[in-house]
Amino acid sequence: MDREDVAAILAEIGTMLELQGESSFRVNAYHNGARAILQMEEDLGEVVRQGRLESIPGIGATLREKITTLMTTGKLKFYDDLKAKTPPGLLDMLRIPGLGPKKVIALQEQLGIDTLEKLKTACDAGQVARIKGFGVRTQEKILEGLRFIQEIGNRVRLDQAMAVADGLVAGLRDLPGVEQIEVCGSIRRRRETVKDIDLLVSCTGDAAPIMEQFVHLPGVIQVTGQGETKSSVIVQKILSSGNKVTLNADLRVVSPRQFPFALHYFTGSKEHGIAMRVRAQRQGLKLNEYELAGESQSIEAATEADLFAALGLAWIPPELREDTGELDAAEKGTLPRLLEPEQIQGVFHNHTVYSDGGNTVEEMARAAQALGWKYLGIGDHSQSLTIANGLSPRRVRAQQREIDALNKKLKNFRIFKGTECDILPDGSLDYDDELLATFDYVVASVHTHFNQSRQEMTERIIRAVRHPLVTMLGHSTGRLLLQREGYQVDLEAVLRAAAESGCMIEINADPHRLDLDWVHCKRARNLGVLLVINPDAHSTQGLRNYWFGVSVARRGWLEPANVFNTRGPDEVAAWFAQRKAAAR
DNA sequence: GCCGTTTTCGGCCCGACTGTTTTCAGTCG
Repeated sequence: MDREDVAAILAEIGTMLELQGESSFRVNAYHNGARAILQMEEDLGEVVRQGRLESIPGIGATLREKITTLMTTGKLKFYDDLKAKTPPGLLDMLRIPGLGPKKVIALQEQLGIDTLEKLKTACDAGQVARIKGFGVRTQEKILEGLRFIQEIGNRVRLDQAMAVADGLVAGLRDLPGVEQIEVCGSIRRRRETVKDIDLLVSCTGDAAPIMEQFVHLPGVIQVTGQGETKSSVIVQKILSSGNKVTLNADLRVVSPRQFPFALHYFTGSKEHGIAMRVRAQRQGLKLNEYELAGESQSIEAATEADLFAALGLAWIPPELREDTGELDAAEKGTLPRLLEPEQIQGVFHNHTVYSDGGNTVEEMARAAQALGWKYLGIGDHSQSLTIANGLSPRRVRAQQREIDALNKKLKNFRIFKGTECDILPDGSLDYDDELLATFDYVVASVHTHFNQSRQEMTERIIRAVRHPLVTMLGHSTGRLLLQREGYQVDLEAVLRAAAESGCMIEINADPHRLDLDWVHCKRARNLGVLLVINPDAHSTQGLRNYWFGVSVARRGWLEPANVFNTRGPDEVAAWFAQRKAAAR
């Protein structure tokens, strides 16, 4: 049982207690506990062994007992009992917009509804409208909600949501009266996946024309609300990739004076917002989306930074606003100096036409130069991955000769010779050491035998991470965002092994992958593991995905020194040379 | 269930919107 499992169980307990009609404070305590476990920076097993659980804010005596039981026995009777008496369909019903615990309980008690199917049948038959507190309109909304969670209610990848949001912003920016416009919410915080788009506009005059324009923007397929200061729509867009994306989008309009407060409020996260309001309250102030005010006076703020300053805090970058210690750091002046996109000087895990990429080495190099980078690493697939046209030793030598020639030709730019070498099922590598030593660096990745047990996979990857000629571990979990793919691996153990052996860990910047999420970035940083952002590009366009890796790194509190790609070409070359020398 | 610079008991963030109601509970972010 690992942190994710424990957190999931605590959260589920909270939700099930909610469905028992428990006090919201007790319910919240479980959800807070789950969050605390998920976001703690230490190894959960270690903390449990040392009996330090209760030192974690949000974990008290009761949760300490339950977590300890889960970690040591893998079971929890309290949870099993609760699960046994909660029909799983009730949890599904909570996902319907507009249905909360109270209404779900009423539906179950009065109509015996405990599945989505029964709910639909009852709505169609008009039974739901007759329950006290419900009505025809509620029944319609439930039917709408049922369709919504089937078709739309899923989270969308950040890059896709940003493409939709950009389109909406473009349609509003130049309207008369619009002073400032900003995309808030989880997009501004650069969460990996997004549930809806929050747009904020400040305007001087009448907001009605802006609202009118918003609900008629191209791509809007349904208007779910239109008021004076807030409107909601469902928007659909076909992306250049051919994927269809459907999302909720909210627009809120405030006055310029309210804008900094609204910007902070609508950026969230919810937990960060609560922490900020609690802080304001302790200082005798009240914080909401319109103002920060005391008994008699309202505090002026021209920017978000002014708002933070009024509460004795340094400005907190949106990526850090998760209530995981950022307020404390902002008060003490110890916020990290976050990695900036311009600090990236090159990336290492990229494919060319030699294996399964779409561009030549030279095209990739010139595209990297155009991005302002000083170097590019080529890491094509190794020989056993025939499906991706992996390189035989003979073709490796041919590619290396081509790179040598290009390096003579290109000015102020360097191509590093690498490989994405397969980690074979037993943890050995796909080329012999003699050939591996001819590369500047080696990215080691798993591409086969995903069905190994968690323990087998962990041992397999750790063996590769310990290999002295392996420079960095490629996509460490194979995880694909929003899909249940990926192999089972004890990532904590892998990070510890990497810390010992000095192997770097890749932050895969392909937005549909997320191997190393922000929590694991923090863990890696604390263990002293050097991280490297790699777009895993298969074309010149793919190189541009590095921004996503930067976002993950920023959310993981990484500073330039934690990220290998911030080093210059000479430093990178020296690092590689030193590692290879040590391997001999 | 957690927590303490008013508290070891009695609090626990804040406001808007919706639909169902004649004053508010439930839900959401």
